[in-house]
Amino acid sequence: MNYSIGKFSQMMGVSIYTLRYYEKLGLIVPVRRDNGQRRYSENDVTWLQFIKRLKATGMPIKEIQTYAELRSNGDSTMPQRMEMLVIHRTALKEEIAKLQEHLENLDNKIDYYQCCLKGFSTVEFVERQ
Amino acid sequence: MNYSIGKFSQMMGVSIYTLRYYEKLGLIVPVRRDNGQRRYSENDVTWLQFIKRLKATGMPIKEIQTYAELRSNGDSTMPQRMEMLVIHRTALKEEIAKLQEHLENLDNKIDYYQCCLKGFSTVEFVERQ
DNA sequence: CCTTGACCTAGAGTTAGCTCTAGGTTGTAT
DNA sequence: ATACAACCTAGAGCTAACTCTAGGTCAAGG
Repeated sequence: MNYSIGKFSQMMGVSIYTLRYYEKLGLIVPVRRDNGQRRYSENDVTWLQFIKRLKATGMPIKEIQTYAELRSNGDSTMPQRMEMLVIHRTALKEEIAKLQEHLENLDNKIDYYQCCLKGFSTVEFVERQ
Repeated sequence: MNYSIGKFSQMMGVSIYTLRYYEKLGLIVPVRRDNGQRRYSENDVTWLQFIKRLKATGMPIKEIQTYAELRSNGDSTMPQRMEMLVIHRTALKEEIAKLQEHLENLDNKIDYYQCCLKGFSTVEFVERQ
């Protein structure tokens, strides 16, 4: 099975513009074309899902570009790719830890001020709930 | 105690450019000036720390701007500000959950491929460790 | 045959969030 | 008094990551 850019865009939740932009950057290049029109495969589905994951976890496009280049050079680049992923995982763990800390702090602030609010303007506050 | 923009920038780890930019946006406006030069207070220290926290947790500047405007209108805006923080907290929790899921997926991928690597190119992989 | 809709390319435009430059003023140490 | 660092403003410039426009091709339906 293969998909036109319109179908693929819809399935993946990525705009046609973005797909062509990613192709220009070498992130995702469909292997086939019919009369000049892109044909995306199942393989492209899983690959774009992975790209989206990398993006969602804050990897900059330049780095994804590097990864994609390694990938297109075949299985012999697996070690380097794994190295990149391991490094990225570490960064991600740190980011999560940092966010968790910020969340606690935010919780405390909210608790603190909701106490105060109860003191001097309960009505106002209750109205907004 | 109060600080010149240079001192404040250094203490807070925020560039002078950024401080002036934030001021233009109304995020942090030092109350005093001496001969036209900004003087930041202890109050500004805690406020900027909080701004940094909001930023680090992904709040866009426009929203921080709204918050700052409410803040500058005094205590009567506390309920609205708390509402903003509560909403932001929810978004942050979701973001953390999403990242955690991505992390698990990444872990699995790494595990999976490191198994393969052990099979067909241990040497290559060991070399890069 | 002709229109319509999905596709194509190259390149311009947009948004967020800074970052820097130019040209000028002020405070401090010799 | 004079150098020199730190400050000031207005506005231009930059990077990332898209997003859109203009002008064109091509296949299918009426």
